[in-house]
Amino acid sequence: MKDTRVCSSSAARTYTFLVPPPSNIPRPTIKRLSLYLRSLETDLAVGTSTVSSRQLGQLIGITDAQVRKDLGNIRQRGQPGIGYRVDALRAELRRVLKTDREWNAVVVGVGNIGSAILHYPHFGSKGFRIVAALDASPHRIGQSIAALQVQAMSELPAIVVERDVRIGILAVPAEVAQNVAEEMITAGIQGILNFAPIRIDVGGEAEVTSVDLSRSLEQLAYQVGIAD
Amino acid sequence: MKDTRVCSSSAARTYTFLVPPPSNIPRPTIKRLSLYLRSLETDLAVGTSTVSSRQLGQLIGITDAQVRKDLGNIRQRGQPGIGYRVDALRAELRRVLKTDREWNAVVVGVGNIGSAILHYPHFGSKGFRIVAALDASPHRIGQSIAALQVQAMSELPAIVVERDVRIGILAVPAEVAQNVAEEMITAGIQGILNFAPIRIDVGGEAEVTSVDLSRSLEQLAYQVGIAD
DNA sequence: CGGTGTGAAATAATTCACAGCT
DNA sequence: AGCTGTGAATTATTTCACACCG
Repeated sequence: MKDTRVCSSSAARTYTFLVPPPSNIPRPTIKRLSLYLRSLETDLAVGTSTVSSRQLGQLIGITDAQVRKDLGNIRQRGQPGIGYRVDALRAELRRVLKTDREWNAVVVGVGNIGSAILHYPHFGSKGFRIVAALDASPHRIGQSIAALQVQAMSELPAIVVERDVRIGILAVPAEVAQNVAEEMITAGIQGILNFAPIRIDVGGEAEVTSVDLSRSLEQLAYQVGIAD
Repeated sequence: MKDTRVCSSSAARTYTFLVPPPSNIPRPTIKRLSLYLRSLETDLAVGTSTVSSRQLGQLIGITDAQVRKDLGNIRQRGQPGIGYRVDALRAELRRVLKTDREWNAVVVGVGNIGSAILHYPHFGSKGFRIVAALDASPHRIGQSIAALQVQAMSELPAIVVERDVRIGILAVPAEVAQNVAEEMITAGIQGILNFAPIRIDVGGEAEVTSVDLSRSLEQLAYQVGIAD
């Protein structure tokens, strides 16, 4: 799966390492980082200037040791007896998660889910901005949804370039999701948030994360079911 | 975390074990089970009567060894040289995931996300049926959405009992999500699918799984970001 | 062959526990 | 006292590798 690259210096030594140079941070940690950040943004909005690993752990439901390991992973050092500086922590979390910049996104497919997302108020504040909505159905093109006018798929490449769009939100029916995803990648999109209940295969040309409602419901049914 | 129970027989022997009697199946396996099931339902809809661990692995993007371990965990045995029987596997997956029965659900909160879910076509076929939609805003009560008439929150306890509702889909603003979740639990709901971007604390009285759009986007931004 | 089942090894993640700082 | 940082121990999960089966 992982590619290996050999890098030899001019001296008689050879270093071998994996590429990309180890991101180091464990996946589960990354997932929790979002949770820490949100807690710092909401629960501790103002007032406190410092938090302990114990407090932070309680807010997201894990142990203090875990919190310290996680924050150590992004080299945040706390002060013994005091805790972590809230503002520094917040800034560093945003930096690591790359939400310290603006991400322009497009929504492709303006059916139920697509339009719900266009109306979803939480994105703007978090560094994400939806700059266009597109659809393949002629009868939807031209419609106005949440201050955006629905555009034809053929516009995608131009929009991506002009607005520096990196992220595409894929909200089309499962049957066409793979094809549309490929169109998006061709247009230059680098990350896809997929809402279609199907696996999207992009052959490493883009990042894909999926939000899968049926699957979430199934997991829930399983949990409820085993509780008798 | 886990409670231990002691069970002594009438003879001079004592057996000690953990409760619940070990569910055994690792969490990651459970998550993949949904994926196997979907592949069996779509990609292999008809035609093939048997499937190998390798094929299944390719469909969901993991190794064949992993597939065999997973299926072994739910004691499905394959036939050497042949593979697994598709129909038996499908049935067993549904049994384990508890989607071999009908689950009645309610949607609480019919804003953007709530109504998108009410229109989402994929639930019905998977063993989930939305039997009611409720909201707290008087101006939404009585409205018709996707063949359902929006009801007042005060109706919840009666609906839960009458329609044997186990699952609630929570699609209200974050500010009120915790309170509404508690109302749902009081009404008898056992599992909550939470769409509010906030942690719901139910003190073990119900299962909660969350679908968190901002968090998914953040994870995606992180992935895209580290790819330079 | 083309497959499975499965111990054993490797890797990953979590929890423990405690020295040391303020 | 109240916390952090962190090795060590523990637990969980994945991968390997190979005997064995039809």
